[in-house]
Amino acid sequence: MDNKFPTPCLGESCGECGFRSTLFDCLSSDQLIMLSKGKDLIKASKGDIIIKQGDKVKDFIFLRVGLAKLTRVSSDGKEQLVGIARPKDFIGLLSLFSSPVHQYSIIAIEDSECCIVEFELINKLVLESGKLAFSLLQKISQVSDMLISNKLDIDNRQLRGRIAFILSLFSKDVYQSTKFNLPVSRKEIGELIDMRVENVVRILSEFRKDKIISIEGTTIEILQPDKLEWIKNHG
Amino acid sequence: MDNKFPTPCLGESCGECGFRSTLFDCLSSDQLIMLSKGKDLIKASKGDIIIKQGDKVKDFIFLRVGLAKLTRVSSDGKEQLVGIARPKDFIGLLSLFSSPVHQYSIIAIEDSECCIVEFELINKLVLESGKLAFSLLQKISQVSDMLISNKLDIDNRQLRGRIAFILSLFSKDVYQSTKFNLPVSRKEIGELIDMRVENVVRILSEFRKDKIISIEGTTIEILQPDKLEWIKNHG
DNA sequence: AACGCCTCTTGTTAAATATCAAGAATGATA
DNA sequence: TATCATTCTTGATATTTAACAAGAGGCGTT
Repeated sequence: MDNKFPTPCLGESCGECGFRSTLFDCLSSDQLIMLSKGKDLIKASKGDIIIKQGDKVKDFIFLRVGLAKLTRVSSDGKEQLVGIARPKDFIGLLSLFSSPVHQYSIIAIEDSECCIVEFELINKLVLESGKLAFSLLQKISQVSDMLISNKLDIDNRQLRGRIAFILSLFSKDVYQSTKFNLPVSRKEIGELIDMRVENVVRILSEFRKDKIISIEGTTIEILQPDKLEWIKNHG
Repeated sequence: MDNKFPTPCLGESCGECGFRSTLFDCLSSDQLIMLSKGKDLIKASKGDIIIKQGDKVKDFIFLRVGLAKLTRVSSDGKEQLVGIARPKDFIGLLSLFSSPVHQYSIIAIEDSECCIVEFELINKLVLESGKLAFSLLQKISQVSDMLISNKLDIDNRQLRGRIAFILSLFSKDVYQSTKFNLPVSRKEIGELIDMRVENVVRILSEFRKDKIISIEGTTIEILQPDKLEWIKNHG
């Protein structure tokens, strides 16, 4: 389940694509046709590796549907979860311009669909259109700002606060619901917020005992969002 | 010493500026003249605030000479040191496109010189020149990649490893010398690598006792770079 | 010089977190 | 179904780090 690769599927025209990023709104119809021809649509099942750290950067990848995790192997060989990518996120955006190879792996944690555009084509469009370049600058800045800011925020919380942070992230940012299926394992949560599995488990049970959340299998429901929010900010 | 503002000083033409970033190499001579007219050169003394978190983003700032620190006030009010900016770094680059206000403060930690260009002008040049946009995309990506990667690296080290990391950073990346003046206080080191002042002090003394470094006032000399490197990677 | 305000330093103690161990639950596979 | 591997869970213990306290040294101000 961990090294299957996504399978390509039929594409459609970008011109009338409802999922298309506002990023491309500035393109002319000619340019949109180029985009349509140059892109591929792929489906990735839960667990599929979409991009592998170390792969040559040759594509521009846009998550249409689903959920994916950004991971990397740190200098000392440990696996780290860097962030979660949501629909409409440009994943792999960070390495796109800074490095010839991807700095992170991107792995689907829910069944997902991605649009893939050759980097050369994007590159060409950027050189043609200052507006597109400008939008891209904004997107990239936002993504990295978010990653850095999350990291910094997590750093000055202790364990309870971090767990609250991550629960709040899934509830508010990802699923917009107080009840959701945790798409990641305890181990992965640990990697994401820098703590051991055992402590992830322990604190989740603690929250359950305190009736802040309920846990049924992989389903989590947040019973006391206010309390969770308080812990996130002060715990 | 903490809230003086930098004083402007005489500019010169960007066309023949030896400090000019390769970023602008692609500009036409007309565009370079625009740049010359639109830019300001400022000098910032040690301690001067160059940019304040929350200020409106209206300038593009390039560090010609000196050294500066990026800091921010976290959501819970604590001061955090996010990174160190070196000459040729574009500081404030991260907030430039992602937010109307600066997300970080930038404070000179050595006497510095910066070039300041109005954002509007850069904006205009980006829209005109795809090449400039492309270079900017690369720069931004590199800066954020570096910040994120440093953060992640620091996270899976313990205290000795973090101190080794920061000493190595100053020695190799900033000063290219085994002997240098620490430009930041123990407290600031603590903020940068997430530890208490007391532990910064303690571990520095420990390294001194183990003859890995020597400390004389603010001057630090790395006596056993290999050992320090080992601690950085395994400690 | 005398004062207050920092940063720096060391020792001691408390709290947070990781490690280790061992069993339960789960899920994939033959 | 039986088996193996993995994740999950809990308890006990060790280690790491933070917090507290108290003094030393430096620097600017009056």
